[in-house]
Amino acid sequence: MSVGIRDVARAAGVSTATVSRVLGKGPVSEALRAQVEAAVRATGYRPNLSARRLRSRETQTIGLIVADIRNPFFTAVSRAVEDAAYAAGLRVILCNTDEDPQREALYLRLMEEERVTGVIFAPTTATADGLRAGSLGFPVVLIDRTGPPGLHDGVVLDNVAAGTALVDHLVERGVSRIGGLFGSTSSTARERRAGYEAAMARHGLAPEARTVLPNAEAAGAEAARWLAEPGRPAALIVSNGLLLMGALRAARTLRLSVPGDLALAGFDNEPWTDLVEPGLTVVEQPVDEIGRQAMRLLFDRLERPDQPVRRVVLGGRLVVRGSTGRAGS
Amino acid sequence: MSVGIRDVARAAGVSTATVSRVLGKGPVSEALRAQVEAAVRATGYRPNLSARRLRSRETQTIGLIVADIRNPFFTAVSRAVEDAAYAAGLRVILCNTDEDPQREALYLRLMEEERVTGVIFAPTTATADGLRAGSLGFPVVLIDRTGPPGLHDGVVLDNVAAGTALVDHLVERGVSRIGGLFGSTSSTARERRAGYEAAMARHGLAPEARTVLPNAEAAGAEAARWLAEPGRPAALIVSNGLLLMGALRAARTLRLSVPGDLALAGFDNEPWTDLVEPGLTVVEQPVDEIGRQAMRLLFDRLERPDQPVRRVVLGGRLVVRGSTGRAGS
DNA sequence: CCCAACGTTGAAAACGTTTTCATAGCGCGT
DNA sequence: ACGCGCTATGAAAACGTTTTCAACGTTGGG
Repeated sequence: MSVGIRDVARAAGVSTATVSRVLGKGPVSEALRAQVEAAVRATGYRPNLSARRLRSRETQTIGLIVADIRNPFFTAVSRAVEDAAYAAGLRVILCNTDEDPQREALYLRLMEEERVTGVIFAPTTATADGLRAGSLGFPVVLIDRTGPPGLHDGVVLDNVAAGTALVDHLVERGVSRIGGLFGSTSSTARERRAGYEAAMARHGLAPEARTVLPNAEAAGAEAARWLAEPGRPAALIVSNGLLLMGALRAARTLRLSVPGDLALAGFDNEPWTDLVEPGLTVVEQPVDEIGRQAMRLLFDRLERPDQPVRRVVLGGRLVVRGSTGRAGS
Repeated sequence: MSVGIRDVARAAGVSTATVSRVLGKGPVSEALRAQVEAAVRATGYRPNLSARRLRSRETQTIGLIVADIRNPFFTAVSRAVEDAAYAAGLRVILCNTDEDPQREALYLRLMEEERVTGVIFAPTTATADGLRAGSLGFPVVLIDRTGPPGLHDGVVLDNVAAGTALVDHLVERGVSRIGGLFGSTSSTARERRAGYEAAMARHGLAPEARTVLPNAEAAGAEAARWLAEPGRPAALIVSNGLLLMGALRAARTLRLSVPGDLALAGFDNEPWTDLVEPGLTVVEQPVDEIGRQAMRLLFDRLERPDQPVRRVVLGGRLVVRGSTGRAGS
């Protein structure tokens, strides 16, 4: 039916080996190369990537496994990863786990069957902890979250510092009853919480942290409950963009004025955070850089498999807006 | 090195054909099936999908080609498509074109080489017009945008009606100087504009439409220019969520009060549109349904390749919020 | 002038599966 | 008891490439 490399070879009057060498890289005389290229154009030949992959044992494919592409943080990182991948001639298979360890396992198995070159993965703590070093047939680069130290390359935000920075900023603004709302499934949320608690302790304040499933609805519900309690906090630090949105919704529903009744700060400098009134104070993550660095770690690992494990820690940028009060206060 | 089907066959004391039949679906006695399944577990066998695809000539893979995954509309549709695809045992290859016809061509060629089962595609008008019926080796389902009628299956919003609805709503609120800001590369923007212009004409109003490259920056710049002109419109209809964000930014920069100085309405009921003050009036697109319907059209087409071309037109939902004024005015 | 070395080419093997085809075994109707 | 049809199974071909290996012609050194 469709035209194969044999047809091209016949049309060019050469062997399939020569056609293959023209398409890939191999020693071919200029004359033959021209003939073959003409034949390729004439026949409209399209190489069959499945066959190529089978024979060459190089799939030129990476897996990208995230919690939910609709989380703007992952959206942005994905885009950066895909750009870098396609630029390097790699295909990307995207998987959404919804923070479900079972789906994580399922997709990891799928990646093995695909014989992918490598995987970029944002795991829940549940599977990150169980992830053994060489047990999968490909290198894994962790993003946003980490597993046990020393096992896998990874690129993360300096979450402890970021959590601390938000507390320091709020304290500087004169707030002291600062609550923390964190996701329950990721190492990242844990680290941000650690930073929050350390900073609170350093300031001699009592930390009060709660954890929720990492989605806007759960965060909104918990925040609404919390803020209706008598001893409600005067400020809330929220561990990611999704949860922050939920918390803001809760504040709106309860008709709490921000920052008057409640100061609000969180993570992820998403486009909408400076369109709401007041703008939200957040720690911005360098999303493009995270994606690029993840790909770089993966390439390095593929080049030198026995290189020591590396972890890239990137700094966040505190973006101060109205939701944490006026500078003069 | 890695364990193949021959190893499993040897371990189970059967032929590779039998193993293959156990893994796929074929007639195998219960006894042998159990033996093979045990051998699979014992050896930790993972089928090689490249080999499977080559031999079976079924790639179980679809392409999803959109402008930019960071556009929340495409994010949501992608997620729906991926869910449906994985549920059906299909892999998804995601591509971002940035509305660039050259990259669209590049990725379509890639899809041919991948021998994909089908493609779901949001094309620019430039390539949509050049897209011939059977010229690619796989069926194409268009989403969000359409090409020449009768060539490809597709699922779109009723864009003309939606554009009309926004005009009618604004007129009902007593606004008459209504401008339209539309993207320049998609059939969708053109249709929304057509609906806008038809409705304006019906109301005896003079339409004033401008087009921009479909990204927030370009829209913001054009809106800022426009709104600084002497005869600036009293309302703006904006053709998608990205552009709407740009327009809102421009209004904020110029310190125009919404809806007092400027009423604002657009498309895509993104989460942030009801968090800004005032909330934005938008036509909501049924994003999940669009993704699901696209997959359904694709499946149907694969089952019956000669079925007549179908176009699914979904209705939008007008979500009225403060940005278009108060009901009582 | 001969032989070694080199670079280009083609024939054929290999990649790991699925699928075809032939066969063995079995139950059943006559 | 015979043959017919049906099912389960295995041997081997096939999928479309890349890669190995051997052979070829050419060049350059001795």
